[in-house]
Amino acid sequence: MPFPRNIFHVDMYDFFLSVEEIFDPSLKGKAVVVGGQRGERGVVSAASYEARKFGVHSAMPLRTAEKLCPHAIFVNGHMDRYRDCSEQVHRVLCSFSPMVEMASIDEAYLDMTGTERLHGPPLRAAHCLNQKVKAETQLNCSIGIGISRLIAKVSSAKAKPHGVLWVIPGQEARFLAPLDVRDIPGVGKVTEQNLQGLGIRRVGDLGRFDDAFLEDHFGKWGLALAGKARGEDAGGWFDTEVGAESDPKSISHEHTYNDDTADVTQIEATLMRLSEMVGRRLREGDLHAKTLQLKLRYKDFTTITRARTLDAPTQLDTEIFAAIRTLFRKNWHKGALVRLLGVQASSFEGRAEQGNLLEDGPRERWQRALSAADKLRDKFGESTVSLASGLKGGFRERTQENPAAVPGKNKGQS
DNA sequence: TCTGGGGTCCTAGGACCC
DNA sequence: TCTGGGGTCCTAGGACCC
Repeated sequence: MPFPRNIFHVDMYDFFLSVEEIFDPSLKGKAVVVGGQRGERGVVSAASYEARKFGVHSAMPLRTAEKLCPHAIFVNGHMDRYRDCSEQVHRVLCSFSPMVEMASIDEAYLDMTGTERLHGPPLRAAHCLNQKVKAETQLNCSIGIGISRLIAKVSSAKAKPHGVLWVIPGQEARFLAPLDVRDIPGVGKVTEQNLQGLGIRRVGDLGRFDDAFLEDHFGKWGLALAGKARGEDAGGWFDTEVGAESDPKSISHEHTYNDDTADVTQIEATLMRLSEMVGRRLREGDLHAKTLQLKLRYKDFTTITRARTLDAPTQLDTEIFAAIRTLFRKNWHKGALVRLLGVQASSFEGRAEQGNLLEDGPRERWQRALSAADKLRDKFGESTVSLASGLKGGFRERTQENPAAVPGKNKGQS
């Protein structure tokens, strides 16, 4: 049997809320809801203990939170602050292992295999890590330790708010058996219901069925699930080496109006703005997308997506917008109130083979102009430069209705 | 309760090709 | 001529995560 891996999962406790409290200590001990202002369309990203006592929880609509806890303080999210703090945490983690992977803004995996000489046995290393994170960032984290990402992740959740839990190698199935199937990452509401239909409520119940049966009922997922019940990183992303780079698969931006609209001018201005945002990210990542997708959500929440694959991949705002606008005009139920619009780019390829790379054609000139505009925006703020058709209503929406839509990008600007 | 934004992965059907 | 079988690409939708 190969030497077992020693994986840590570090889970920042109440990350968004804690960061807000660092910036405004007067929030401590009060009912706080992070995610937006009263009456806005949106959901709660984090709620303080005092707010949770009233039933407020993350992912809940802001308007519901307001009803449950009218006296709560509502705070906008500050992604720039969270990114800075996340980077601080990352630096601490990197001082413990060369194999570190931020799985999201507030959680990370470390492969600590073979670091015993340097950091001591797992529990000691984890406590030390815990204290160092606290000392350098003022933030609490819980740490789960096990032979797989799965075990590390599940055990860190059980160690909240700032504890450490080590599942000793060999004890995986015993640790998991009494847990709710919902504790397995990837098992959501729907899968939980389906499993319950088979009488499966706890992870241990999965052991009563053989792999083939689970595969029949749940496809590829069922097979992975069978492995997970044993604590294995069965297939998919979980199976990858900690810290391995993976290329992005898609880039998207979307916008929900505070007030539904059927105004074509406003809608197309928003699509222009979203196309620009996507184009800019493509250029930053040096990516060229072949497939462009429009997302359209109506007042009644019915949602459609319509995609189009181009002959040649692109990173140009104008080409993105042209494709998106065509999709919109073809598919929009004319006059129907629109709630949300989205633009997504995917199927990334190396730059389009143009055969005439040296030639300075209109595409190349566009590309240079856009890169110059990107740099101006970096320097002077988001609203400095825009293609003309983006001006008519896309920015009005952002600046008047939703001033926090682009956090921290306009500071120091007249 | 009235439901954000940015992602990943999977499924399933149809087109098209050999 | 009631018609197989596989592979790949594309599209649409949905579950799930933070």
